[in-house]
Amino acid sequence: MVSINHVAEIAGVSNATVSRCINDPLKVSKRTRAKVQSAIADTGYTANTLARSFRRGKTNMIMVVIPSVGDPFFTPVMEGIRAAAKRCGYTIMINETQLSDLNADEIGAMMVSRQADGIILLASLSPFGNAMLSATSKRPIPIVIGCETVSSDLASLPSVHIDNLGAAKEATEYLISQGHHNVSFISGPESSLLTKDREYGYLKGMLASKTTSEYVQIEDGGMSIHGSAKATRKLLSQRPRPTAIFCANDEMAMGAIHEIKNQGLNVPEDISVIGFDDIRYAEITDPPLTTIYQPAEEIGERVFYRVLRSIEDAGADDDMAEIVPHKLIIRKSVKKFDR
Amino acid sequence: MVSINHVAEIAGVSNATVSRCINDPLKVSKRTRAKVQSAIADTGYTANTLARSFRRGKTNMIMVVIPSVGDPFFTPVMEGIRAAAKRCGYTIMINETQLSDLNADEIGAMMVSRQADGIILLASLSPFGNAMLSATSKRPIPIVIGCETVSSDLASLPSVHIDNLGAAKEATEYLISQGHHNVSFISGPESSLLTKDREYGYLKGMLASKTTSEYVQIEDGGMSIHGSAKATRKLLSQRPRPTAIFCANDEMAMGAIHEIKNQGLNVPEDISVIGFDDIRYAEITDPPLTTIYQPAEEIGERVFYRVLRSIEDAGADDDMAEIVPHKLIIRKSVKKFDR
DNA sequence: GCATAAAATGTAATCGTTTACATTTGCCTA
DNA sequence: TAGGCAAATGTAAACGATTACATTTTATGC
Repeated sequence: MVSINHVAEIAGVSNATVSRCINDPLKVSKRTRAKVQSAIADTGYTANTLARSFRRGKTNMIMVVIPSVGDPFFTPVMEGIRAAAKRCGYTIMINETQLSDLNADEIGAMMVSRQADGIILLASLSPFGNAMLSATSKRPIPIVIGCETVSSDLASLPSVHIDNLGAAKEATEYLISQGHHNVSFISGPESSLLTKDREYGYLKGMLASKTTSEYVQIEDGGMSIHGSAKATRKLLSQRPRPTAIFCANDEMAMGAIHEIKNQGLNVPEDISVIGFDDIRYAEITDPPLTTIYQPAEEIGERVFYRVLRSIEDAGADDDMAEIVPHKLIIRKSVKKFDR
Repeated sequence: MVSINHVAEIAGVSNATVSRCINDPLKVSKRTRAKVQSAIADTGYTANTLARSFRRGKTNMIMVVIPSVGDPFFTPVMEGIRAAAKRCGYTIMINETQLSDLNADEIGAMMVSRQADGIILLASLSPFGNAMLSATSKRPIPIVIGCETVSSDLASLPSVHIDNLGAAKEATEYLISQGHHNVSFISGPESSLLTKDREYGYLKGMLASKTTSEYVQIEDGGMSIHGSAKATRKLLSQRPRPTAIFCANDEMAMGAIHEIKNQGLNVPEDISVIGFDDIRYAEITDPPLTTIYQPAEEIGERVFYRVLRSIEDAGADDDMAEIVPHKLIIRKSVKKFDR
């Protein structure tokens, strides 16, 4: 493999000059610059990124940890991150880590291994992991949480997300405002704080009045289509049957709608369904899904700039949660319920 | 940041011993091993991955280039790659590169930058790019194509994929066997060879008989829901109207179904729809989608092992296409057409 | 044409590992 | 106890870039 020294030899200059020619061309005379450039062209030299990053102590890479790249909600988030990163000369590197594997130690090791200049965590951390990582002494490179909520009482990390609790409460209240009392909730796995927050939002909405509070019912849908279908089956077998189902994300709402139809019932005539996230499929489900919109691309962009700021100015490393606005999108999967 | 030298000093040994202790513990006596290990624990030392990779000339990383991580088809492919990589001690790193940006130079630069030991390309290359990269001299690290077809006449790269042409022909023949003559095709972007192959398959199926060949019609759906909806709108306005639509992937089939219903028509009663890929949503569309199944996870696994083999034994760098079997999955979106 | 400052280039140390080779230590046998 | 061999450890040179500092060249003003 051709190294900078080889190029230097060909061009008849020192390796320092070649280096300068690449990184700060104005520092070298036009004549030598030409010589070096032709030597580079002749040899087909490309800098060894590893050596460079090692020496500079900077990789210009941001690692994004994501529980499942296949989740369509993350598509626009990643798009936002990527666009911003490109503008700023950073490469992003995705590390798909299933929630079950995810522990603070692993993240800590990644942080410390210096393969990236910063970390974006689009996944939740256990309160323990959270406490562990928020000890700034253990944070050799900045880390920012995106989309997920961070437990705020013990310790916290910088984050960008919507008000999951408030949004879920809003969705619940919308269903109630449409005359529904018997509203069930299909939740995600315990491990995700975001899901917990949505669950609390549902509870808060339901427990506000006596008429609704007696109908509170939560089933675990595991954030998957099949899990949600199963949960729906269970809910539909109850008597009295819920008149509306609130799913912690859109993909589960798709599973719920599928199962409801499977049982010969109709959405929204027999059962109303509401989702969360407003993924790209939400408008083409049948019926189109009423859901909570998150400004996913904007979250991605903001979370990137947040990390960037901490990288460029270590002192700027705050621990604030940045809350972006959500919006209830009313489509056709919810119908007024009038007994 | 604590380095190996620091640990060595604390433990009262040389850095070489510490290094051995980490990489080949059997080479060091029990007594010193204990000393070193406690020094590591005390200092909280973690090896600088950058320095190590640089020195070793090996990163134990595989880069996966993917046009769009959000495409649900890639979810199981990535899963296959990741599982295999984990087993073999490799980390995978995803580089989402939009097709439009993708050119051989960029890939070449990535290859040469030594940030990864190998590349998996889940994207198509222009014939030019293909020719460029298949010059083995320009291939400092192995590269294997997954899912996408490679143009075979000019030059080729190692690859793992299904017989896209054959599968598409099969799907077309299935529609014809169900009595459909007027079958339209919604294609993806020109740039994807895989899409072209599926288009050829459709053509081959349609041109086999005179009754069908006069109905050949292809609309570009751009591999997106909206693009496909638009293409469908156009197709539905034709007279005579197609009785079946074959979409180059499932997501476009979802868009087509949505649009057909939007126009007050029914699937499959009025129009039959067939997709391609068998993504996880295919079984919950309404009606469930008849489509071509690809062994996505297996492709991922195979493509990884293919790269691995080339990494471990540079001589093993063959250029063969490995074809894996596909399967027509009959669900409910196609109905017998009897005039 | 000379002194001086500025610009261009070179020299060599450095980043943190690994590893070939040299040296020391420990152990066994005669 | 000496000799010999294996095991354990140390020494120092890499890897390929960057960069502080030293040196040379060029430009400028008089």
